[in-house]
Amino acid sequence: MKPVDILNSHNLKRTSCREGIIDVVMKASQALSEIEIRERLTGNYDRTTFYRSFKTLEEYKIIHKIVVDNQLVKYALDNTVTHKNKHAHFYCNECNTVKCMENIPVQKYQLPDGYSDIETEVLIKGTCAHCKMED
Amino acid sequence: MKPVDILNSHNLKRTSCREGIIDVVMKASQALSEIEIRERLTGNYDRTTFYRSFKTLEEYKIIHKIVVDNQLVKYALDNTVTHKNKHAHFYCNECNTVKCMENIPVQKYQLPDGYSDIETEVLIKGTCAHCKMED
DNA sequence: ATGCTATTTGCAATAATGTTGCAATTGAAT
DNA sequence: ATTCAATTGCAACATTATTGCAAATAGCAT
Ligand SMILES: [Mn+2]
Ligand SMILES: [Mn+2]
Ligand SMILES: [Zn+2]
Ligand SMILES: [Zn+2]
Repeated sequence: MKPVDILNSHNLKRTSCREGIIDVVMKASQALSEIEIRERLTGNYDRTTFYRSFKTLEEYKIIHKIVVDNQLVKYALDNTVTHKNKHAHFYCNECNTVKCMENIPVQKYQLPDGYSDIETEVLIKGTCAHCKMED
Repeated sequence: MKPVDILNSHNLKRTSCREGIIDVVMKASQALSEIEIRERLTGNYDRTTFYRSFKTLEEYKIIHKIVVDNQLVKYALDNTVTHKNKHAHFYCNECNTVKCMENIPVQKYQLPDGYSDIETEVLIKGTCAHCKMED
């Protein structure tokens, strides 16, 4: 499924910014920050437009946001064949990358009476396979 | 254990800012933001001092930081009788509070070969018992 | 193809969170 | 009381993000 088709299927207008973001995020093997996405993008956009695009794409569950450490935010594709389930995310302290762990589903946590949960975020921090080899 | 004793036990200098932060966080039943801590504090401190104090207290595991949604950060006491274990955190979408779920330990997630984990953060988002009653 | 209109964009301003360098101040050890 | 390393306050700067408003544009109808 192409970026344009994804936008159409949600009745979202096809704009080059949205299309570009989806395209970049689709091709990426890891979650990307705003700057990393901008680097891979042809065309320059105002940051406001960028943020509004992210917000829209998030609302329609086309991408999802991973907040690592409130100065580090990354975005990844969602709602596709490979990104269906709610999964844990891995952050590598050495190479500062974030990876969607599709094969690590978020576990169920039992809340006290009266509490209801809507979603659970799991962020595992450590050293990735690539960085570990380099030691 | 009093704030001063906590500082002494880590060989940290006793400053009114550090002492005040620990005192406020100790008395709180929920995690507090920078602004909430400042409100409950006697004495005014520069933001830089505040942040440096947070950083130090975090490094010595006297408090811990909960990043909800990268524009919302809260701090809670750590390393005491009631805050020994690694626990999940609950964020209420309605009253915007964060609570340490001492009784909900973080579960173990199995990583692929080559990956090693250092810590895992679990943030459960939903509606707290208090807000649910009010509906 | 052309025009219409609601949506989207760019720009300016504003906000929250956080860091760095440096001089002045201070905690606490002697 | 003296000393000095640690801490503070101030200024400047960085990153992530939001809002209002006028200009531009996508998608639809004609
Ligand atoms: Mn993911
Ligand atoms: Mn906690
Ligand atoms: Zn790595
Ligand atoms: Zn609540």
